[in-house]
Amino acid sequence: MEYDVYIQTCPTRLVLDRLADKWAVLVLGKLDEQPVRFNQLKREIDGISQKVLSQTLKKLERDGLVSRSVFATVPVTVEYAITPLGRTLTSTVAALTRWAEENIEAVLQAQQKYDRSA
Amino acid sequence: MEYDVYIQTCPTRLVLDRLADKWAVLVLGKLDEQPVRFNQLKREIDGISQKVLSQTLKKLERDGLVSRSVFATVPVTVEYAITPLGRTLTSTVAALTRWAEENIEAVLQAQQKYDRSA
DNA sequence: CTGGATCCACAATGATACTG
DNA sequence: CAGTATCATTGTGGATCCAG
Repeated sequence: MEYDVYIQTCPTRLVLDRLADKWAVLVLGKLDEQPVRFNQLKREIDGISQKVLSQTLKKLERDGLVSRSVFATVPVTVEYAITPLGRTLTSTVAALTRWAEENIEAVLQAQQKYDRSA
Repeated sequence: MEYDVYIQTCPTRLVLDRLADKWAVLVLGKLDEQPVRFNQLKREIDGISQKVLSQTLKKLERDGLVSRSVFATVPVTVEYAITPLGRTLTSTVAALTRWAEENIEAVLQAQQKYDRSA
């Protein structure tokens, strides 16, 4: 293995930067279920702004993790889907969100304990 | 499952925010190998500033993922280690860094293709 | 060695308005 | 519907100096 994320100049750092992004994780999670249109995505990911969603999708598309398909309907329909490359990543990303949901109680308890002792 | 990361106000979002952090991922990865002292950690995680490392460790400690042990040596020695709770997360985090290292080529190719067509 | 405190520059984000 | 453009604001990180 010649790449090492622990070296600053290593290109894998760029990839990790991309993955270690709250919104990217959520977008990939949604697209893993099925292809979704822009505004539907915006509705389903509570709290994301249209600007940030747009930026996130563009980055993911550039990295080859997400595909963008335009349909010439009126008005135009744009559908985002996960690519085969992106698919190889979704199980890991899903594990992250699942961990958050399963261990939130323990984390909240730890925080309370920490805050009381401080 | 009553928690849902796709809802903005859900506490799991806070956890995801913490995990979806480049530095937190790298710190957890290092601590998974063995307990490490502050400056050693700083040396091994290329590019992290002392301030950010300090902040990251404090957050991880507050969340109960990392423990901090002080030894009354001269000068003082502080050792950070992963907790049992943190241990349940490291396999997922490791998968993330591993994916980055294994798929960097594909991502870089996708980026070049994207940039040429744009 | 292990940080805390400060100052500062830049990036990220929200809000709003507008276009095809 | 699916975005882009702009601005105002905040946050975040880096650099530096200092202290227990």
